[in-house]
Amino acid sequence: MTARIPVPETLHVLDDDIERACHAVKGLSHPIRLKVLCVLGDQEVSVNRLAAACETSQSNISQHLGILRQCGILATRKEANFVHYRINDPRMIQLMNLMRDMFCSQAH
Amino acid sequence: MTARIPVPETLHVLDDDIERACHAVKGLSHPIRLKVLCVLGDQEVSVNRLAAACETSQSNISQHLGILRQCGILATRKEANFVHYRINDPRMIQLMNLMRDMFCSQAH
DNA sequence: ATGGTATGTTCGAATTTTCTAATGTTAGAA
DNA sequence: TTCTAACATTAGAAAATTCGAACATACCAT
Repeated sequence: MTARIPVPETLHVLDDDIERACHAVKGLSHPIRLKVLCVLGDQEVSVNRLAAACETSQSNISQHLGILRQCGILATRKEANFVHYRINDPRMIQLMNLMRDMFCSQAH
Repeated sequence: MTARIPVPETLHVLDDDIERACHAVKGLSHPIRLKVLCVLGDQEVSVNRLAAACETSQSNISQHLGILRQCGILATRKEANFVHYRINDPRMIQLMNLMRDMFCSQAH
């Protein structure tokens, strides 16, 4: 029996909010996608350069960029036949900075 | 040919750091695990209460807690035959607060 | 038009993640 | 001891993710 155990009344979090947050977090949960965000920072970078920075193929980076777009994490700008990617929300950059603080060994 | 495209020299991020960060992010990338962190906040909560809060089985919550432990995100304290879980690193609480700001519809 | 470069998409196999059900373990209570 | 509550672990099927390969599209230059 696991019944009648009171739920902690710390903070009410709606399951819809959890789902949206989780969708975004899943967007970050792959080494290549995490590296894309690190490489981007507050800059705009083309697909080719991102592929080079992540040492993967064009097709592969394009699929990962598609996921990050679909999560609303990245925005794009087209220029000639280049596509430049950037981080959409400044708070996402804050979040990456916090993660850099938590997980990066050396001061950058 | 994808060769000779310069890597953006924004910030050097070591692949080891990426891997460790990714390991932690993967820890967060499930609705139940995300909810656990929300419910915990800066408090200590037992397994039973977490299972109730997340509306899932004891076995299931235990597996998710195992993952969060293995990622170094949660710490435990044993008291009698209860196990109390808490968030290990205050920066992880910061990170959750930032995510609350980003993804939660209402002010909490 | 033709060709080449930059990017996106689709497909299927391999891998990883997740869940349920069953079983272990530990500690207190009777 | 025996029972029970709290928690952990294992196993296997189902679902989701990932990657390379092939193909499609868009745009510029010649």
